[in-house]
Amino acid sequence: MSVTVKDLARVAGVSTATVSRALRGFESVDPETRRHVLEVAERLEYVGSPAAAALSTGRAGSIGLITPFVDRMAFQRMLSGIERELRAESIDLLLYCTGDPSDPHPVPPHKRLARRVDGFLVLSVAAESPDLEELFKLDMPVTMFGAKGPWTSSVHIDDRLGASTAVDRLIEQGHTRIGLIYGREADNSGVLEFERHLGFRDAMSRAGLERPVELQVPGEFTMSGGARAMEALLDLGDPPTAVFSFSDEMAYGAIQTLKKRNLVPGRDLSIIGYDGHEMSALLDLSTVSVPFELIGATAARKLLDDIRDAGHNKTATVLPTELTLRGSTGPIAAR
Amino acid sequence: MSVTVKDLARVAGVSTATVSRALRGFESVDPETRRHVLEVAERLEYVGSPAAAALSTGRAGSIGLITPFVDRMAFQRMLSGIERELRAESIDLLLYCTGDPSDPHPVPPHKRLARRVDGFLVLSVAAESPDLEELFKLDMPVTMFGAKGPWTSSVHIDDRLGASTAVDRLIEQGHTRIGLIYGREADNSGVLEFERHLGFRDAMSRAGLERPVELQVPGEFTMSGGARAMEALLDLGDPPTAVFSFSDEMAYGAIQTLKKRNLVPGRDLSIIGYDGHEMSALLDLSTVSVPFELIGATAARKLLDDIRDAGHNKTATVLPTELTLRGSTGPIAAR
DNA sequence: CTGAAAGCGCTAACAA
DNA sequence: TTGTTAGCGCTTTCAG
Repeated sequence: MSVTVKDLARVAGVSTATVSRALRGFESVDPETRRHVLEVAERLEYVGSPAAAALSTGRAGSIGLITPFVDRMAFQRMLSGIERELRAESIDLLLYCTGDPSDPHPVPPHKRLARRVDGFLVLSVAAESPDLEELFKLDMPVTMFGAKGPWTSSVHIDDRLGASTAVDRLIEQGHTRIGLIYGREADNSGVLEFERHLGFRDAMSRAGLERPVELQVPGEFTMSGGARAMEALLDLGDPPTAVFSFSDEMAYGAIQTLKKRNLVPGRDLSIIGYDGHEMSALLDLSTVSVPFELIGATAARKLLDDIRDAGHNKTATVLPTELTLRGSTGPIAAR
Repeated sequence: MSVTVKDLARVAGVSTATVSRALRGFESVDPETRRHVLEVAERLEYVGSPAAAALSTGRAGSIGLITPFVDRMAFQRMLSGIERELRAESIDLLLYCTGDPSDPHPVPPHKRLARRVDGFLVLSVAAESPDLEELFKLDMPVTMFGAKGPWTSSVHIDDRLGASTAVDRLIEQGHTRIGLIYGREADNSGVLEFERHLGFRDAMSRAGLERPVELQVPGEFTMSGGARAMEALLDLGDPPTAVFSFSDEMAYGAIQTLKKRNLVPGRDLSIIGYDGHEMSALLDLSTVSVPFELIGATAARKLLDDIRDAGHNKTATVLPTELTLRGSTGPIAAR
């Protein structure tokens, strides 16, 4: 039905091999021949079949993006970086969302995407996840964000340091009763979250402060979850004077709760988030800024390089975080 | 290198045809044979090649998502809905971001995706865009959001009504000097924006109000653009008392500017946004709520249906918007 | 219900 | 520089 290389070959009066070569701009084609083939292709409105090319070359011309969520701001920012990097090359992006890591997805990503892409970008999935083990078995290029390890290339940030630096700051300001809004109970999207827990513990231990369990509540990484978490915290007999949230989005929810109760962030209760989203400036929220766009771009670049030269030299890039202090954190004395 | 149907056939002692049929669960296969084939496939860790299947059947098993931006909250919400709908079926999602509609992209979407997907989801691209014309020529299933027309199925909202309703409200509250923060000058991502312009005009005309050009400024659909727009508006000799913004994100930026100048939204200047993002509740921003998740899910569903039964029955679904009033809008008397 | 065989559209040796 | 030819891995008539 549609125009194929065979048609072009016939019309242009050359072989299909030459057509193929001309189309892909090989040096070994007479400029005149190439021009002619291209002209015919244009005229017949030829559109190649990636499936056929993929079958023939073994390369799919696309990469798979595996992520547990698409509705978080951090994802959006990483995607933005990835997309920018990919647009230059002619590589397509296939999105595979695993959904909540706890509930099993119909078809595991490795089965679904395996022969369909040339490599994988894995965001925020724990390296120990069974799905990933299968993925590694495929022995294809993979770049991960959020987990590190010798198996693959990775781009990550020092979450432990980022978290402890933030909490240090709270402690410096005189807070001793510090609450924590983390993501989920027994989450296997883990590493990232685990490191932040460690950072929190580091800072608290160094200062000789206690970490009572009732001061640590889950916020599901959503705004509404953060709002509920803050409610739980405030309903405590002896609420915290400061709160560290594992994400800005949860912190936004927490601020919402504060406002609802006529409490002022930074005065009545200090709060500090994590991610450094644009909105945080507006809300005057202190936060640990994470360069997500850069992370996305870097990871994509690395994956493309790994795909190109199969010289599987796994690298681990660490990108910096930065503590951005704003009005939502203040000395406890101000109370 | 990897396990193919041929291998399965050999090991299972049947023909490749039977393997193929068994794998896809055809009725016409002896249950016993099927079980056996499946068992062998499992044991050999068989993973099929979508490229080969696609080449053979002509169906790609994926759809293409074409959008000019990935870094807007509205996109994120639509993607969320799309993804949810797609996950049930075994359809992959290919992301094609055209980038700024004004600067030309390397390879037009129709060439890039044509034979690679079974249908297209087009978000917020003007139907008149040359890229889309090419896309329509392909004569493949397409569902659009943001533009309507007899050519394809579409899902959209009544932007004209949404905008006029919002402005009506401002007028009711006594505002007569109403500013507008729109997207871009001469944008061809158009329809959506154009309709909102019409709605603004409708409301203003009905009330017999003027629309001085200096009160209409572009905000690029970004937060920082919105902040700049509001600055321009406030620097006017006679600034507006109310502002209608074509998006919540721009409104956030506008609020930021207001805060910077110690002005209180709703008291010193009324402002109303468009989109109904979650964050708007926190900022107490009045807004026109748009059900983006639902739009995404509906569009995806429709496309899948169109792909399934080629009974190309184009439909146009209109989803409702809702005016959500909050503290950022107040009577002019309050000044 | 199963098998044999002919492609789907393109690429990659190998020759010429 | 160009052509010939043999697949890539799967599906699908058409027989049996």
